[in-house]
Amino acid sequence: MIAPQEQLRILRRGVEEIIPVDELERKLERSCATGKPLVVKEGFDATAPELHLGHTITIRKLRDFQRLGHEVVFLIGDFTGMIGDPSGRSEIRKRMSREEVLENAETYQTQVFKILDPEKTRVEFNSTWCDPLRFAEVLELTSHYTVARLLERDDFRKRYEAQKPISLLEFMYPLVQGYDSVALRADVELGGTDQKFNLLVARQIQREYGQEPEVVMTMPLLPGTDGVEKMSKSLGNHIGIDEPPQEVFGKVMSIPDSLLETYLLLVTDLSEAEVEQRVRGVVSGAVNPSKVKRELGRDVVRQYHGAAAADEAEAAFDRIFVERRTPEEMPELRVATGSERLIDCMVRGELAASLGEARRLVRQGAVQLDGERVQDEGLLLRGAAGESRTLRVGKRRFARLRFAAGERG
RNA sequence: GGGGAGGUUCCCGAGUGGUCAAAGGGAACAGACUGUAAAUCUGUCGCCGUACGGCUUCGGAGGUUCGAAUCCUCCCCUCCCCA
Repeated sequence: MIAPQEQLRILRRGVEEIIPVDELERKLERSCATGKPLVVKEGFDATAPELHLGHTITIRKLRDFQRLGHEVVFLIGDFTGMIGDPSGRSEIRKRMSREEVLENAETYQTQVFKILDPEKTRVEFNSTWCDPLRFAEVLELTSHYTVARLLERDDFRKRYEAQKPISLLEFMYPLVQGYDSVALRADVELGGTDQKFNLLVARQIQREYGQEPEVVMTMPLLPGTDGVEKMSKSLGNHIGIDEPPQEVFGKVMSIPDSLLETYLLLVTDLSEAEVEQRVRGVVSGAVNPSKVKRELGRDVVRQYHGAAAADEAEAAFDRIFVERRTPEEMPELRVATGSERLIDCMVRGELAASLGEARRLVRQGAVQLDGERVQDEGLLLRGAAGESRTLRVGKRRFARLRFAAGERG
C-alpha cells in the first residue's frame, strides 16, 4: 500500500474541503498499518439516471480512493426515492415504484462503471437497512438532532426566510443520509460542496450511535455550460456522459473561456502543474483559449467514448463551425414530390418547434437550402423523386430532404 | 382555532377592470463579429394565420361585467404572526 502522506497528496487534488484533514491522515495511517481499507461512501438519488459531468467529479475522486486500494461504496438512495418528496411546487422528486428505482439503478451503474472498476465497487441500496426500521427506531433517530440545527443549513434557512415551503420529509433527509453512514460504518463520505451540511450531520449521527465519525470530503460544484449555475439536467446546462460524442465535444466548446481552469482541474486527469501551465498560457495570451478548450473536449470525449470518437467529434466540429460546411451524416426527411411548404417540413422534421418559430427563423435568416439563404416564409418545396437537398437551420440543425413520389414523413 | 400575505408565461419576478400574450432579468434561439456552440453587440422568444386578425394562457371551478390576470363566491396549495 502506498504511504499515507502520498495517498493524501493524491486525494487532495481538486478537493474543496476535507473535514477534518488530520482525521483523514489518522485513518489513512491506521489503514496502512492494519492493511484494512477505508470504507468510502457516496450516495446517489435513484431519481435522475442520466449522469453528467457534474456527477463525475465526486465519482472520479471515488476512483482515486479505489485505485489506492480502499473500499468504495456506491450507495443508491432507493428508499428515499420510493417515498418521494412532495415539497415545493416542483415534482422533481416524484414517488417511484420499486421497478423504476431498480431500472434507474441499472442505468446508473453502467454509466458509473465507465469511471469506477465494477469488480472493486460495492453497490448498496439504502432500503436494505431503511425498510426494516420500526417507527420507534425512526423516532429515536430524530431525537439525535434539533430543528434549530437543521435550520442552520443554508438552503433550508433561505427558504425559511423567503417563506417557502420545507416539508418535514426534507428535514428528515439529512438524518437518513447520516443513518446510511452508520449502517455502512463509513470512514469517508464524498459529496459536492452543497452537501456539506448533510455530510456534517452524518458525523454527528455516527457519534450519537457510538461510531467514529466519518471524514467529510467536499468537491467543488461544476458550473454548467451557461457558466453560472451549477450543472444540472433540469437547468438544461448539463453535459451528459452518455450523449453522442459530437454533442459532448460541442457542449464543452460552448463553456465560457473563464471556466477552462475549473474544468481542466475537475474533469480531466491532468496534474495540477499541467493545468496551471495551460492556464498561464491562455492568460498571457501565448495560447489561444480555443486550443485548450479543444484539448479539454477531446479529453472528455475520450474518457467516455474512446479516442476514435474524440477525433471524429473534433473533425465534425471543425467541419460545421470552422469551415461552415455540412456534416457528413444528417437525418433524412422525406418530402412528397408534389409540394410542401418549407416551414411545415421544418416542423415535421423537428427543426423548429412550431410554425411560428419556423417563420421566425426564416425571417431571421437562419434557414438555408443547399447553402442559399431562404428569404420567403411561404416557400414551397418542389423536386423530382430521388432528388435531395440540404436544409440547414441555424448553425447546428441539419436535415437531408429527399423527394419521394406521393410520400412524406 | 384566530388574523394576515401569496399562487403569473421555461425559471425568477412586475402587473389590481380595457392601451395585457402580459414590464424587467435569466435561460433558450437567431444574426453580426470571432479564435470556439467563449466574450460582446443586435434581434426573437404562447399557438394558428402571408397579413387585418383569430384562439388559448395568469392555482382550480363557477359568477359579475360590453370587457377580468385584475372584482365576487367556493375549493386546492404555500408562507407569516398569534393561540
